[in-house]
Amino acid sequence: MAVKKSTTLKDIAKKLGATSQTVSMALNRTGRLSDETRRKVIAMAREMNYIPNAAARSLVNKKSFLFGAVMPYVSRSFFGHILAGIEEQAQLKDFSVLIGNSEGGCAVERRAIERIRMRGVDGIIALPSEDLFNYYREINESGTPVVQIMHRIPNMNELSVIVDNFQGVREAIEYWISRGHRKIGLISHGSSVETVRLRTEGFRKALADHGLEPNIHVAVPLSMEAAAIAAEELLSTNPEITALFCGSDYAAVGAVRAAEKLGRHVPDTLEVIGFDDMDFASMQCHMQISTVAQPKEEIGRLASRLLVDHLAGRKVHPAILPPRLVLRETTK
Amino acid sequence: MAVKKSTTLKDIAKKLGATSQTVSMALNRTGRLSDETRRKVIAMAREMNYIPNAAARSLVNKKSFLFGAVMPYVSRSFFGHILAGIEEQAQLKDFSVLIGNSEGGCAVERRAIERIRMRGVDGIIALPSEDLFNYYREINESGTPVVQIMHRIPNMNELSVIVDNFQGVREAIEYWISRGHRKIGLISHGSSVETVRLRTEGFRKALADHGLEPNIHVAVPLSMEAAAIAAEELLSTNPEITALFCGSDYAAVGAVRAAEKLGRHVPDTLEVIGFDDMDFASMQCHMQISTVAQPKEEIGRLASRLLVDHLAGRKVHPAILPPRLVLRETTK
DNA sequence: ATGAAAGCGCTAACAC
DNA sequence: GTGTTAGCGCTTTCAT
Repeated sequence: MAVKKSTTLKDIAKKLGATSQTVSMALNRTGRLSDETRRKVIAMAREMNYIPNAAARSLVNKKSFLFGAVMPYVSRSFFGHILAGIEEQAQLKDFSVLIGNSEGGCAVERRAIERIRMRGVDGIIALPSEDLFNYYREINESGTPVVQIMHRIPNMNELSVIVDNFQGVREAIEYWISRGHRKIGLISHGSSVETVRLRTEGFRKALADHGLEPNIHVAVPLSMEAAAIAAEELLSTNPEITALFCGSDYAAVGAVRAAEKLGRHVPDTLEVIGFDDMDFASMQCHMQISTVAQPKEEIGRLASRLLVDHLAGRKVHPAILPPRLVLRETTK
Repeated sequence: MAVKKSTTLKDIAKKLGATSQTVSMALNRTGRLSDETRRKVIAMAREMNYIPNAAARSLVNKKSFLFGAVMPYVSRSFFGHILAGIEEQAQLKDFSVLIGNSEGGCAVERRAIERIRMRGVDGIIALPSEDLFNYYREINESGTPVVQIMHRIPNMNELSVIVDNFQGVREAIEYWISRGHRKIGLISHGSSVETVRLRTEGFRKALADHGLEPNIHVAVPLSMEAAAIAAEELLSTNPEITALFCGSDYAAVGAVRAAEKLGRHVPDTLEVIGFDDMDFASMQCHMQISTVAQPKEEIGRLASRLLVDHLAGRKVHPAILPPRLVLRETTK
């Protein structure tokens, strides 16, 4: 517990018979210093294990080099990938990332944001819940830019990275239609979230464009179990369905389980495509899940870069990333 | 971009015709203030949307209320769960968590740590790579406590949370032996990491205690593919094996795939148990993986609590968490 | 019960 | 080129 005081600019200056300002300039390569002084300072700094004090620095600079990342379920690999992408790019530009797990409702999310704001972060990257749209707008208004991922907060700013859900579903459906499928079902999730809604819409639209009617069954919660029940019902009532699109990979696993239970063999008599490309989609013992993959790492990377660019005064535009249809073992 | 200056103590004080010190005391419930003043201050503070400046505070307090969390593969749900546990508990005690992804070797890890140290964190929770043990010791020595998770850095401190790998494997093996299995194989991972080594040792010991000999095949990398190859070889050479223990769930999935390829039906003619309880172990279409589950969230929670307690001057002890044998569908 | 003074570690502006 | 002065927002100590 020997709390050694860490070395400060002053400590270095004293050793060198200079002032802390000189040392600061030398280390930051700012101002006009003699090369020799600079060299000596740098040498001494590393000898003394100097670590700049970010708090002091951000106090005077009004810039913290901190990002806040607010998202639910850090524990799910999906968000973990996004977080990894955020950190990767932030760190390249000398930013650090503060996490705020918003799992557990918007009260939790709000407190996470408040904690993050106390730190004087230069920007916030968030997967915002709709209840807090106005709060995020206030934050953005007050000068802390808010980057939205996955879905956009209307009328706020240009800082957003979303995936084209509509297009993702469409591609999957087109694939099936082109291969002769005519009876295509959907297991979706009941949710007011734009993301999920767009998947359902993309589904209807793609079918409608080909004069086909959708069989839809909405499973309320985002879980394998709920999806399995929904799929069992849907397939029992509509045994003519030959392809089943699922609003998430969780649902896809549930659907496959339900199908097998009903004696339908995947992919021979029923094909299944999920959404997201969760880690478990490809880590299956028997049947790797075909899915519409979201570019998770890239979402995070872009979100960070958008923020960095914006802070640097560069003009940025909302990013819409294309998902990618990944055909594995639940499709023929 | 209207960067509104955020309100400071002084701003509040001015409105109230008081000084910033009074306001500070009122808000922190420190010192002796009249109830009325306090009430007025608090009311004004919330009216003006006052958010304390953590940088300024930490500068004078020499305490940042920040933890750093250094771990590889934030993207893997395994570490995501741990991170979620860390954040959950940290946040309860008003700490925020800075992430440092150490994925990509010890140079990356070192830089992550340096960035974290600049922030003047009150403590670091790390899954340390062995190459950096000495560096971590220095940090700990210099007054920033280092909490180790998953494996311990020898001769450093009492701050560690590890899982009893040895016991976890043992339990699985005992289970099999008690059910009559006599030919039990192991697919492990080649690694100098203590964690992995202990699993192998636990395996040998458990078998030796019953006078049995292990069939071991070490797959170098931690991946499903490598494990599948190793399993195929092991099962071809030793078809008498009836149970196969795997050093990770990745390996378990690979093993099941290999077994089926060889015409062995799991769990009827071959049982498989993995390690970790990764999310995908229970998100299988056909065969949920039996596994030795690590209490991931709890690892994170305990790590945070250990750090909080230590910082509060309380005496703490290393924690060794028991894993839990979870029997699912790859065992009978 | 409240104000005044001082300083945390750093940098920006201006002297010299 | 380098030192001086000043201040970021906050808390602590000491007067009053």
